[in-house]
Amino acid sequence: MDKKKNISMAVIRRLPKYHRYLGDLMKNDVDRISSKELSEKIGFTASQIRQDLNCFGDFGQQGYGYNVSELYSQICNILGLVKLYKTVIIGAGNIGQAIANYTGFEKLGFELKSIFDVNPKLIGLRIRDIEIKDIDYLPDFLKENTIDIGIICVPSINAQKVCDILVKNGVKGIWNFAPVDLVVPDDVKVEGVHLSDSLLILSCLLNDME
Amino acid sequence: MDKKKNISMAVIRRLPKYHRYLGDLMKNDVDRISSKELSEKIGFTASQIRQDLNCFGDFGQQGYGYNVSELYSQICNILGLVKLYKTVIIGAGNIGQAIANYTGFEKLGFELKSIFDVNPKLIGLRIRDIEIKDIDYLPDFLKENTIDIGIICVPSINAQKVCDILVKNGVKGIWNFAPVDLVVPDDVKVEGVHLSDSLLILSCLLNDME
DNA sequence: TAGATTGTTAATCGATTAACAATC
DNA sequence: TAGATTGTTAATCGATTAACAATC
Repeated sequence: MDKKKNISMAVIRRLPKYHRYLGDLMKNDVDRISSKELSEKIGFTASQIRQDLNCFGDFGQQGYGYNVSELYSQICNILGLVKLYKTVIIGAGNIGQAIANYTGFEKLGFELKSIFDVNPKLIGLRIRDIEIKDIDYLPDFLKENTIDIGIICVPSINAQKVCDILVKNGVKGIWNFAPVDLVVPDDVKVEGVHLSDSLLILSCLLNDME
Repeated sequence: MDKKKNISMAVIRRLPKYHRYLGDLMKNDVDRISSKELSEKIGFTASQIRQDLNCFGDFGQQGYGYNVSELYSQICNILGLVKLYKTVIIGAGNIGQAIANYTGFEKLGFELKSIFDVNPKLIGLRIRDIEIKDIDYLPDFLKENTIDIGIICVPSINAQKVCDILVKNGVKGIWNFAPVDLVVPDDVKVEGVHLSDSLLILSCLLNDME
């Protein structure tokens, strides 16, 4: 279970999908599944599934397959879903508000501690009981509270600046919605969601006729 | 310029980044750039950049490099940014509203024509002058209006159903924000944005200490 | 022309798939 | 035991990098 040798990014990017499908199986009270059956549902080859799961240690059993709930909890482990994460949102515009309002992340263990913005019209407002604070207070807030993940929802032009403040105050995870590539030290992890990039990929696919 | 032989998905996923960086260069009135210089900015190897750009035909020049504005407009071409796309949003919840309110997509040529929801409290409201309509009216609307892209922002459970209505009425592009894998015919393209998957990847990276 | 830089081929690297012995 | 299915090695495939001749 602590094999964890060299998990490639290709494998990591598939893990949430395993998590999702195994969660569904749990809901349907399925208690065992073979790589072949899972393959038919999830769309990866059976070979790839066995290969992927073996990165983490052997929790399959020859002749039997995988125990769903055991596998599920192992995937949760690998994804780090066993602990709670404290998050802050910076930027209470469209995207910031949407994320703040969405309760699904809490269920996964991501707890929103505060929201920051520069706009005086937004400061003081509340989203789901969380007050939007002045961004000037961000450094102090980070010093007083241990925050695991900063969610950057400010315009591109300010994103690196905000990121620097987060990093300087010990935040190790950045979830970046600004369409820029942030520069961070090695021990800080950035995962970017670039909505317009995604939309451009779609328009490219629509034109890529062959 | 019409080489377009076998553009792999790996290349397509890099194109929006080229688009972004070349746009910046345009703004700064840079008119030529070598693969080596671009490499330093964008973070791909010079070799990869030349390899990528060659998929589409040769618009570089030995001993000189690439003409920025020519390259930029070629990338726009490949991304399909030369035409306008008509879009509809289905689901006027957190994410649906955020996307509807965001004006950046219009600038790229994606015009929001309508928004649909089931919730009677939302129907009739306006976002940026666009009225939220009853989802029951969606099929008729799609018959009366040619829509290129459907943006699915409904809960997972309803996503495939909504997708089917879109596909049945000729929509060829689906931008899917629901955390499910949609089933569509081959001629329909789906690009998914799975926010919770992205967040899980971040939490995995934060735990993947080595 | 000489220097620079591409286009393109060849070499390497990594990820996926196939195969099968191990074993439940 | 016989059948099933994994874990794991080997083969294949694709993507990235290196190298260099072509040429501006």
